[in-house]
Amino acid sequence: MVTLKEIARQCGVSVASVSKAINHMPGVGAQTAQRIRDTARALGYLPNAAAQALKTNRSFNIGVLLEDDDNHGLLHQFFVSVLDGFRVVMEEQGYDLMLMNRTVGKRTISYLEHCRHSNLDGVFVACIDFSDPELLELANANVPLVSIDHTYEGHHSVYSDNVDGVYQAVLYAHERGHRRIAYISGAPAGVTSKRLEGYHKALSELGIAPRADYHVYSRYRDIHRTYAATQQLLALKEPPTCILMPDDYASHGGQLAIQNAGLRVPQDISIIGFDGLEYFKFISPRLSTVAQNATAIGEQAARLLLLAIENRGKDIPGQSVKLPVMFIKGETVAPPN
Amino acid sequence: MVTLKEIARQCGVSVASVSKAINHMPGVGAQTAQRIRDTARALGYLPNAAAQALKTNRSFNIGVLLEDDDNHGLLHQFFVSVLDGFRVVMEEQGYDLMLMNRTVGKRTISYLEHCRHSNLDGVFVACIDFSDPELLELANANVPLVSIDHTYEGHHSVYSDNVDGVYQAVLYAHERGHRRIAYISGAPAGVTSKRLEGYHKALSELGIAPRADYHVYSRYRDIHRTYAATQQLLALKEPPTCILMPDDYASHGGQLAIQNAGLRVPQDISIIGFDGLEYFKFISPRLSTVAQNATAIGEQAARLLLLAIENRGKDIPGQSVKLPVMFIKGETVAPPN
DNA sequence: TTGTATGCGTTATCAT
DNA sequence: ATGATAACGCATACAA
Repeated sequence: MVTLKEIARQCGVSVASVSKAINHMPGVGAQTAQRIRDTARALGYLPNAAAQALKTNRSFNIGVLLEDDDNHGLLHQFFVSVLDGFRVVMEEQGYDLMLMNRTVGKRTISYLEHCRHSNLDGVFVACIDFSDPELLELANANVPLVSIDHTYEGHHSVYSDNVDGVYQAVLYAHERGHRRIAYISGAPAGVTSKRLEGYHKALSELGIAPRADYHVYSRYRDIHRTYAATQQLLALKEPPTCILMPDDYASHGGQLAIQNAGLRVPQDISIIGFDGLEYFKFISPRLSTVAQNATAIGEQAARLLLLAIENRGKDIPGQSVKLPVMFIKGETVAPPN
Repeated sequence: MVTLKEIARQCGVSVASVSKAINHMPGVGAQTAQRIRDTARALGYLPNAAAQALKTNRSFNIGVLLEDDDNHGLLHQFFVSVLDGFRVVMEEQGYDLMLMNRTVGKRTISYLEHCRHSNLDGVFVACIDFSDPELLELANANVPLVSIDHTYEGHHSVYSDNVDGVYQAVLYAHERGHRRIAYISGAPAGVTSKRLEGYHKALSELGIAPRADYHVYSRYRDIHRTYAATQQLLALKEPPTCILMPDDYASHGGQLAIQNAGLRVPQDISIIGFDGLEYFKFISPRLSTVAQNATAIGEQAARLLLLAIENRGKDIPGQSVKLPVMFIKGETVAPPN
């Protein structure tokens, strides 16, 4: 391994000068600096990240928290898309992303402990259960952090305009003739209440009285529960003609329930998703849905986190960035029969 | 930050003793060791990963290479599923996963350079283009490495039984009455030729003469090219009655081409995918496909990589593990009309 | 059993 | 402008 010492030896200068030259710091002559940099390049010198981290307390590593109930957040396509956008921007700035686990050596540690252990410069949080005490511990510590779909006091966050998304969806259903519009929401959470807000706002503007039996809970990305919730709605004496699903993926459960009830989408029952997952563009009928701009969310999150890192310790107020969504008409909303 | 020194001070012993005690090394009395460990726990001591890495040349970090043409490998559901399995096993052993980028500081570096820079203990490679010179450079260096779907000389690898997968698929199509079975393959690669081998093996056993015009190339996960390839097959004077697609995702392109030709799946044309992506279980008609056990592949890869890491430098021969696939009947193969 | 000392590769302070 | 040196936190060879 080529080290500063090696370069110093070859150039006949001190390690200190080499360090200065390579980092473009003052205190070394222009021509010596150039000579040093040239031989460094010639030798294929690369700084040792561990040594740098040890010395500077900066690792240029970002922790990624993709948590869900099953601890398999990587399988959430929406979050992974967000992560991909996040990653591109972070990489441009020379940061590496580290999937945070909770085992160090043979021991289980908390997220915060992992942060300290690995000298993480910041953390990206996208998950389901934001009330996890470990996340709160992390948020209360002084670690630069950015979260998606949830705001932690004093930290940056970014999320879609959930209110507007569901609002638009309901307006569209109404426009197509629906009056009995039901909402299957995800588990209680910040986004959930925002989406419900959009639902009620639209109903209210349209002069439709909200019905308690038209709002049932499922969970995000939960096909089974959404199946059950849909069944429940279909069993009503006066079933809805259009159902808003927790999200695209969960809508599979709704579709199955509708099919198994001997009904068709959208001729008998219309459905609308949320997320705008890529693959739904290719399956028939194309899902009507509220598309989130996952990539933009990730990119924005990256910029905010970089900001937080640069201003570390300065106690900058956390800012929330809200990104627009786009309603996609698709083919799963038809006039009620 | 709690350091060894701090614990040493509180316990009135030397740093060396603390280190030994915490690492359960001999050379420290049982009771003192216990006392040291107790106060370490009480103080919430955590080793500094950077210092450990610097000292031991072990980072307990694994580099993850998920490359595709667009450099957005995270969006490949199959590979992400493999990665998820990989991650679970690696985490159990206390390893962290790092998404390898190619920018350090303001400079672009090679994968190998990144490995050295970050002191990675090993690398996980799952991607499309295994002939990337940077990957070859990495494989030729002495970095523990495990790859999916491709074998690098001297390294471990794991892959599905691709021959058998396509073989089974063709047998099934034949069983359902198909004689004109076409194959749209992915870009030339190890897996591709294995799958083609299965295709030809089955045809040969069934006494069906392979036709050159029934084999066309597309690329994996490429909907557009697969659309075009399907069109090409449908335009033949004697079009196939069953088409094997490069993979599940690409099959969307095939389906669209078939639809746009005014034909139906599977009544007019049968199709078979490859991979067994989760979401295809929920869309209708359910895709007939060859399911790979992504999780098992990832887990197996992890075990092999751990082996390679433990035997680092010992020049152990690379082993290839082949995992069985499972043909899923689905609903997209019907008797030809 | 315990402690001292050294070095991993870097950065940064302070002489020269 | 340059270099000697300390320190980051830890592991380990060696001395006591």
